[in-house]
Amino acid sequence: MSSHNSVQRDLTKDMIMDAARDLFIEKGYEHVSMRQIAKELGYSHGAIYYHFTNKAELFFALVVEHFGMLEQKLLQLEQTPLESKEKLEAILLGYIEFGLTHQSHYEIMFLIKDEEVRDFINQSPYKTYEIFAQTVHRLCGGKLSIQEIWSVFLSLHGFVTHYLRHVIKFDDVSDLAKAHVKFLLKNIS
Amino acid sequence: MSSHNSVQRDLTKDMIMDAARDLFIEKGYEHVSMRQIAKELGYSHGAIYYHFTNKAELFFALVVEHFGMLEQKLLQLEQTPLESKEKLEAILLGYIEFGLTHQSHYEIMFLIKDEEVRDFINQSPYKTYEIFAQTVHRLCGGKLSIQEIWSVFLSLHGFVTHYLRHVIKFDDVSDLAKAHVKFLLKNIS
DNA sequence: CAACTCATTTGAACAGTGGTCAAATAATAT
DNA sequence: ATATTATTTGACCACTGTTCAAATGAGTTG
Repeated sequence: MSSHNSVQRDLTKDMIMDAARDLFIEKGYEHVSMRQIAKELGYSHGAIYYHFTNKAELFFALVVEHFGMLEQKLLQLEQTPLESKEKLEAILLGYIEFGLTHQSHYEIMFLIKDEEVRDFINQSPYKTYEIFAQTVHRLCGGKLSIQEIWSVFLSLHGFVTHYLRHVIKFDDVSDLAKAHVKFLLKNIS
Repeated sequence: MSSHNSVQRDLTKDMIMDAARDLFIEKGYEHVSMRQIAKELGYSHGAIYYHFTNKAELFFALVVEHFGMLEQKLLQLEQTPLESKEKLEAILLGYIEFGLTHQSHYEIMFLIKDEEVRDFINQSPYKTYEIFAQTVHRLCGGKLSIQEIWSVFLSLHGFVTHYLRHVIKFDDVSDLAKAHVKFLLKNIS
């Protein structure tokens, strides 16, 4: 090759993921083609297949990345210096914010039905839910049963899922989100 | 044409919808092609485009159909001879049951992100939600605000959406669904 | 320097997609 | 019998994910 800068001419997984991430976030899984990603990088589409066996596998690499981000966000929220009750609220709100800030990823993490992709993902959401549940359980000091935490989770999930469809930003619904969280926590505190 | 039975040789919207419905339910929107539908009917794919301008429009016709089913179910539940509180529970549970009994339809009604399709759909879910909200509002006698009803709806939606992914039948999670509904109604009554 | 190795990249090829449209067909009206 | 009209066909377009023989080029060895 001669048309590329000599500094770093070899394609890497990271380079591909960087290009793909933006496109997937902007357009969603189905509407990004391997050729588009390759073009963005200045390589031919075939080159990507040397580094990732699949479009699905490439996508999955990004999903794993974002599950990590979500887990980090949850743990970080727990460390915040707040009253237990406010902290709990912050965590629930934080979950919604994450979902609506990383819409495509959330969609992929929790909503993708596509068989190819789902094969890769399967277990990841559970791990993240575990962290969510444990954190919540810790913060409400036994005021919520496992059952109830699960209901809270599903209810947050419903909020995110719904507004995901409408390509709305978190800021546009932050008040609604706060009200939703307050509704869910009405029983406790 | 000569290869078709003489009884009814002309392609109709209904015939196309009948063929498409099964395929969409079985495989999902993205994995059904116009050529597959046409093949099922014994026509060329071009013929479908005479009756529907789009794959999306064809799909939308089915969506409208299914929203009608859901509305009917909600109204029917309200007519059931039960105490107001039990009736409310029955409606919330009924919503979940509908979602998990007509999984593909629910997915189409509320989860499809595809832009073309969404353009058609946009307003339909709102109409159905209106019916849902009004019914709930009527039954709880002002004990729930509009805001809270919306939260309840989103929370039910979250339940359905989650278990949809796992291709689970309503019976398998009816206990969980009941607990979820009870959790949501804990604030009132 | 030349020869060989081998990771990497290319781009043609394949089977499929949604959509378009001139042309063929068949039924109906005049 | 002719003209009109509704319907259907299938070639065509630009696109998709994926495969793979061939080209490339950098690094190692003799």
